[in-house]
Amino acid sequence: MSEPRNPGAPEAGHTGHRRASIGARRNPAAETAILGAARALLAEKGYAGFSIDEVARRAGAGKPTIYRWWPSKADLFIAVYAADKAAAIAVPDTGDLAADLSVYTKALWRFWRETSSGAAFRALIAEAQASEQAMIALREKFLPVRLADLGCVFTRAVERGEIAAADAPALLQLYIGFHWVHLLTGRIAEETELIEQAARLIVRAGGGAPATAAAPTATPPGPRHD
Amino acid sequence: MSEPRNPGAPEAGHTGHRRASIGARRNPAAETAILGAARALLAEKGYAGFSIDEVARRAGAGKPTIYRWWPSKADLFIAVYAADKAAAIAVPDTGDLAADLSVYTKALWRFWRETSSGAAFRALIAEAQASEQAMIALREKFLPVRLADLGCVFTRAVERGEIAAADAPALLQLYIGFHWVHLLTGRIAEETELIEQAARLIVRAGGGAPATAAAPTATPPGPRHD
Amino acid sequence: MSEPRNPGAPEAGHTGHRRASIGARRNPAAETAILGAARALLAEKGYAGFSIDEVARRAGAGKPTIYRWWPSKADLFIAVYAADKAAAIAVPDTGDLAADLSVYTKALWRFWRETSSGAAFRALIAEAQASEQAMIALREKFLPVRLADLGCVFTRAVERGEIAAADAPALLQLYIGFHWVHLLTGRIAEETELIEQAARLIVRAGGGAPATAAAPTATPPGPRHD
Amino acid sequence: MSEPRNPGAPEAGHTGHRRASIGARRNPAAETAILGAARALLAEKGYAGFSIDEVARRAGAGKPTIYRWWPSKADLFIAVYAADKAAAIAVPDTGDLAADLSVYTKALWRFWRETSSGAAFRALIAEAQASEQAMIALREKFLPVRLADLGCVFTRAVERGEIAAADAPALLQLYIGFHWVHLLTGRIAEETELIEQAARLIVRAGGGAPATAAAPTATPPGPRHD
DNA sequence: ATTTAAGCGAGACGGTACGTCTCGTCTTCTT
DNA sequence: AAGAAGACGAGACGTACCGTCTCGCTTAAAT
Repeated sequence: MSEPRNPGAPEAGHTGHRRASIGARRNPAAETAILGAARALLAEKGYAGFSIDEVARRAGAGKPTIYRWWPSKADLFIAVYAADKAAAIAVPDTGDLAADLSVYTKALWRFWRETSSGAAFRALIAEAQASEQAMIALREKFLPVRLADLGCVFTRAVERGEIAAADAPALLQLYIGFHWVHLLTGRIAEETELIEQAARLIVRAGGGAPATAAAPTATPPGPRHD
Repeated sequence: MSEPRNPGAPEAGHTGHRRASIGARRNPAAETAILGAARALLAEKGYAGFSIDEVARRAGAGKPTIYRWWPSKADLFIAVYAADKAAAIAVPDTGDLAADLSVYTKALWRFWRETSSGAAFRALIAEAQASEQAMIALREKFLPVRLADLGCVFTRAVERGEIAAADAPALLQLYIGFHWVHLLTGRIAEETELIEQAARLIVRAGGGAPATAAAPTATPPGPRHD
Repeated sequence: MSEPRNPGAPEAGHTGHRRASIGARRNPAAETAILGAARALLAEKGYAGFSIDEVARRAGAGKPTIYRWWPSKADLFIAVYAADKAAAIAVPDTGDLAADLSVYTKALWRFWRETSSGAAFRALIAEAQASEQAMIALREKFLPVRLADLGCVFTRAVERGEIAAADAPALLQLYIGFHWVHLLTGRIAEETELIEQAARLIVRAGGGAPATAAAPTATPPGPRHD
Repeated sequence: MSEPRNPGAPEAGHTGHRRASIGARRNPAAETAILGAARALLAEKGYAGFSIDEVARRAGAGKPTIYRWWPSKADLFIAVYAADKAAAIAVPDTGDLAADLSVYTKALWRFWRETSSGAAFRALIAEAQASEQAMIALREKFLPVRLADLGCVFTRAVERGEIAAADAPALLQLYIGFHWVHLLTGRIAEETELIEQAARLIVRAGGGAPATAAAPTATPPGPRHD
């Protein structure tokens, strides 16, 4: 039932400049505008108020342009998170797991609070409950990348002998879960006390060998100064 | 041309007994039908396919009836979870925290898998990301009740001296987070190994005093230094 | 991938009164508003500028309301035409076919020009080229009703002996075709000369017996006064 | 995440010979491919399924190439019709108007049915209801050419004295209208009876002088009274 | 015994987002 | 300079669900 409307005539509409195609390839300006609009919208309204329509409206973009490059909302959320993350968190290496965890978590929660990334992550998790596709993206595309940093921290702790290698993955999951619960219940305010306690508990769960004296049961593989 | 419907006539539709009002008070039959429909829908389609319209359709109920008693979807999710939970999980008391946790978690995950409650919980968490109201319901109406059981387990462990009282809340959060991550990423299959490892780690994090040598409820709580 | 946006909050929008439901039955106010908007839109922009979205916008109606009662654009076009037609054309009965046709055609073309009905009819024919459903509506729902008047005129002429009964349907088609060509090529201005010539030709094609003297070659079937 | 396409690579798609430019002039191969694709598409899907995008896809052509040479859909329809028409209908000259009309109409309807031209004509008329530009093309570029043949037939009939010269244009319009109504309502099947009846009526409307007793072009025109 | 009051099924209502389609324009690269 | 390619902004398509509303009915409690 499609028929020849005549939308060729621009007949007013919006004031703007009309960001046209730059040829048969992706227009970075459009990408920037779309990601920026998505980020702002997440920050303002959260998952509830997020819609592709509104992103398109704010970005001055056509919906097909959005769907062309980010076929699902999950893809957009991931892209927003990744773009923010570019200027994000340093992986601490203090030589002490508890300190590393504590520092990293404080930085991460601040990052979540102060950029749209916390909202993007929350939205991604919510979306994954509604869409199998989003679940796959979360598990296979998002989490491995995002957990790499914390993984390093735990790996170094293993190398230092602070925790047993066999326990590292489970400890990581426990610590991740701690993050998720706080993020998903809206409690990622600066709670130094709690964060440091959780870090200490993780270390103790992993065996608790002091990092300072080097592990007695394993050759320390890290950079040695002797 | 203009009358494709015949709203005046009852015109069948569903089986047609028409569950009417029973007076100026809540009709338990309607409540049962609605919760049953919601539960079935969650089980079949999950959060994605859940809609009040569809619940009303399946329950043979009017939408206002649903909104009257469960003003938001979160309320429905909570009600579905609570109804399932009625015939649910015993709180273990083996005298050993690791065993308690392990037993409880296996029972909980099985409960989540085999009833609609896993889906209901996932839906509730997702909904809480979209609606401040749902977030409040989650934090204030749902979690305290649901965490009571696990809280007991930890409390008893404190009383047995297995873990430090000061650490109990944080340990609880770590363990909850472990549940959430697995539920929200769809990994609550029967993974005995992982569950027991996590339980052991929690105990060790809490101080790791052996439960065997302690008479239940007799050992003074708190970290021992002997 | 549906999820719980929170559109319940009206959060501004338009100024208006919000024409709500009046219960589980059709709201005449909504119908009036929609048909009026459709009529105006057809008059202003014609088939090219006609869209359900725009009708909904102007009528302050929801799109589903429109689709509920007029499942296709063809249905809307027909309804617009029928509503206009209500206050429309008298069927002439001068006792002379040529005069009847001439009078009727002039009135019809004026009606087409001065209401939106010409545009509606053109749109319906165009739509029928694009949609089998519209074609069926045109053939089975629209034309029989609309041709009834002219059919009467021809039937009376047969009864008067002006034209042969066997030729009446074909003559009707020839005359209808004359209308269509002029409507579809935008030439339904007041062309008295042409209209009267066509009417005369039709009469002559039908046998041309003068109406006054009764037909000599056939028994007059009409009311006889002898 | 952000690169679901690989627009740099040619990545097949269609057969892939890549019909390049042949210099600063129109490439006949492109023209052929485009018209062929348009014809096939009209035959398959009709006006509803016709889109420039799809024509470009099937023809392996760029959209700007199509717009360059056929700025509107109407132009494409006309070109398709004209290309088909090239090998089309002989103008009959039997010396008898009724026979001429009957033969011509049967040939024309068969031509419309068996090529894409019927669809193209229908599409052109529909398009003309939506676009003033198409209407102009229909009236000024298409119809005069297409009516020339039938015009000849009527002219010869005038010369033979079968019909009055003054009536010829109106008769032509009546007969054209008959064609349009049947084309636009999808009733151009082989209906010998109807076609011949219409032809007879047209002749009678034009004066009905028998062509048999008249030497072609010799008999004085006008109605005879002997 | 009648009135009042509330629950109930039904479904229409105005909105709005969904993801897809086509429009006509634009730019780049290739020939 | 023509041609293929395809991205781009725009916006319509028809459907789904949102939460609210008004209806007509039924039943129980208050008069």
